[in-house]
Amino acid sequence: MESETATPVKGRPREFCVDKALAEALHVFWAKGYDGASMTDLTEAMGITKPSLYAAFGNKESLFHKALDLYESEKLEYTRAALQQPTARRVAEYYLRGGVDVHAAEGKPQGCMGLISSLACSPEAESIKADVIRRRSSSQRALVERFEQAKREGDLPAHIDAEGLTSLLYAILQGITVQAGAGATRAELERLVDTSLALWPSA
Amino acid sequence: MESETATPVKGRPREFCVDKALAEALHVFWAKGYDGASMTDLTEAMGITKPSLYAAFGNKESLFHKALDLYESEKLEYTRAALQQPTARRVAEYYLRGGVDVHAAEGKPQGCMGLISSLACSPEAESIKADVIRRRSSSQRALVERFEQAKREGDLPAHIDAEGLTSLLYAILQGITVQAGAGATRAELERLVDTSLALWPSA
DNA sequence: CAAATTATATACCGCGCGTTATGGAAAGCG
DNA sequence: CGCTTTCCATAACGCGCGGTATATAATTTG
Repeated sequence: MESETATPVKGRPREFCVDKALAEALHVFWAKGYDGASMTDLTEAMGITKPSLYAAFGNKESLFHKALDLYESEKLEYTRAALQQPTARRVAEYYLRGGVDVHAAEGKPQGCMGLISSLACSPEAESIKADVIRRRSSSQRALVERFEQAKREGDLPAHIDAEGLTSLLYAILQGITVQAGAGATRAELERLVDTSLALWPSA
Repeated sequence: MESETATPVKGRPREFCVDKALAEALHVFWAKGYDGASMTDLTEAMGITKPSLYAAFGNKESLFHKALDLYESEKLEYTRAALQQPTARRVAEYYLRGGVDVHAAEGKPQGCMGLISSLACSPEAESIKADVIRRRSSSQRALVERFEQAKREGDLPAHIDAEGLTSLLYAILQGITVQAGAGATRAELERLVDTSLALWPSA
């Protein structure tokens, strides 16, 4: 993307790496949610002062959207790979195990950044909630189509409701992130996944 | 509990009904979560002033715990009835349909009060989170025992992991409340429940 | 070297938060 | 009636919030 690593611009060069700072901001938002992350939390974690943050990222809200972009491209990349699994069961397994990997990883915040930031949101954070919901529903639509394809290909029984199954899979994923945030161990979440897959419809 | 409805005490009598005020406070906490509900939100909805609130309920945190008591006794009463259903499938169905009834009811806040208040909680609300988690795990334990009883009674296959199944049922419930809070319609949630029950293991 | 430009550092702004001090109003008790 | 007790109403407290004005440091351009 960036064609030149040097600084061909005039003026004093900035003393921090924007990408590194954004990664730190993501970590804070992920751990505390949009409302829970204060500007002081963010600037301290990013190692910069408030004016630098505002100059580089606009304001708190636009910083969050950029952090959410990074979160989706890095942490939720596995959902794209999931859709290309050969069978519906494999798709579901990829989704669930990937969800556990991302949201119950050691050394990382426990739970889902989007869920945390969108559930209990203050009035001024309604646009945050709307953004998260919009992203979620767009990825849900892709999963519905994948399951309808599976029905045509015969690896999902014809009597199964693809939309209902998608909502169910997302519900399980959301439950996984909720329970991860509540302190569930990885082993407990894996039992949850195993049980889910044991009930998965076979063709 | 209260043996006398009259006011046998000295001093100026209070001019509001404590139970009514608590019910209003519950509504606010349910809609906005613990952190999102400000004292001004609460006092305005309860129709009392801040000193009255502090005299009657202590502080914001103890008010929340009392509201959560009311929430559990009124809104989550169905979980007790659910455990007495004759089969594991009926228990699950009672849980899920009851969850939809409570958390996607018209004219009521959408979503689960405990989940909203415990997920993205500020540092000072850690005790709130701990309380919600404690209540949740105690009711989860009862469900595990109910499913183990079902295995002994033969209406649940022996190869099913009762703890995993309990975690799964709670995950679906949590997903239902998350999606209700995100604006899912009642019809969508009922499809989710129908699909869940279609996959439920039969003996 | 000066001029122009951009980033940094410090201090500050107005605001809403949870909480409380203060003074007066309404009751029972002598 | 005073006296005590309890509650209500107003106003204020200290604090941290998101956001910014001002001044200074570090560069490129002439």
